[in-house]
Amino acid sequence: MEFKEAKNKFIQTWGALGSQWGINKTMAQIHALLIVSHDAVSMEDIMEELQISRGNASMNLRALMDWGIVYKEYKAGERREFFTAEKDLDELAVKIARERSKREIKPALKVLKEVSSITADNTAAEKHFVDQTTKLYDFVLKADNVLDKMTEYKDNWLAKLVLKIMK
Amino acid sequence: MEFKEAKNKFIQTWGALGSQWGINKTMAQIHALLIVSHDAVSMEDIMEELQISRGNASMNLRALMDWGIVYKEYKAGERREFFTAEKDLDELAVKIARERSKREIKPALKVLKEVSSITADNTAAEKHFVDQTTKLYDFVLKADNVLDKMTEYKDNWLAKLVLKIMK
DNA sequence: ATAAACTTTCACTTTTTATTGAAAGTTCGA
DNA sequence: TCGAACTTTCAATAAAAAGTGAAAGTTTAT
Repeated sequence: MEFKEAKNKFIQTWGALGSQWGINKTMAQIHALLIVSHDAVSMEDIMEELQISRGNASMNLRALMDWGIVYKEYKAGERREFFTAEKDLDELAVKIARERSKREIKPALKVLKEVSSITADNTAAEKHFVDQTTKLYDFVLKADNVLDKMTEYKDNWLAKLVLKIMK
Repeated sequence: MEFKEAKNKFIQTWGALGSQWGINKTMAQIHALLIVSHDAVSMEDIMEELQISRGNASMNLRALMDWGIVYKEYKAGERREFFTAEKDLDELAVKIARERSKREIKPALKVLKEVSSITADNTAAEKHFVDQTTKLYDFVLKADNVLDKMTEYKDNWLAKLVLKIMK
């Protein structure tokens, strides 16, 4: 396999993986392209390489920047904007975890707290509901806290975690 | 808020959360319904409660059973099949992790290994590609191993992890 | 202040994914 | 072995999500 083929395969695979985790394919592909690109890439080049429209490129680059994992870069003497991805994988994981926590987990926790706080009459069904949602709340809260801690470790949290968890 | 309202809110929220993580809404909703149901639920009841068709219910129940997080149950003297969800949250997390690893992470690892194995000529671009994909391979492999370890802990892995990671 | 060079927005179109429902399949009791 | 009671399948349809492209907006150099 030569370079171009490998690069393309990587981009396609990353795009498909993204879809399966609720990230739109193009967004994941742009990210993949930037991750493996040595130099910052212009919007033109992204459009060309991924065969997508200007609007699509623009919107997904904006989204990636909102996630804090892609940056704009300006080159001296160039009018155009260039883009680079966060290439440190620990940092990348931390940022993704932080965003997913903020956007999805925190709101879900809020709802879990609400619904687990109803006062159950003494039917088995209602008791069970309160019991399960309370357990779920505790569980998700704990998991979310682990993500938070990750942020503190920052560099090499995964390596440290591996050491700890493997005993 | 009373029971029915809370239950519905929980189901809707769980469905929305599922979507964001690449799980189809109905599948997540059925799962939510079963998780908070004290007794096993018939397909009729699921269709009724979630306002979905028989085919949809059947297919998503099958998918949930394939994930190993929903079980069929037979009641004496009843022709119909009833369904229950895995209610132990540690067990649930372990099964979901195991399936996602098998279905998504392992195949991605395979591709990462392939593409990182090309022999780079000595342009900066090719060197960078090999370097980044190799790092990504190592990173994903480590993360996947952590998921594997989770399976061993089984009960209370999260609580144990919290203790360890919090120092 | 202008215009060229570039980016963003958004109504519309396309693609993808999910859902329906009726026909086919299965299982069980008599 | 039959048929009632139930489940599964899958082609057709609907809904949701993503993508396009041209007009509007922005920035910068002069």
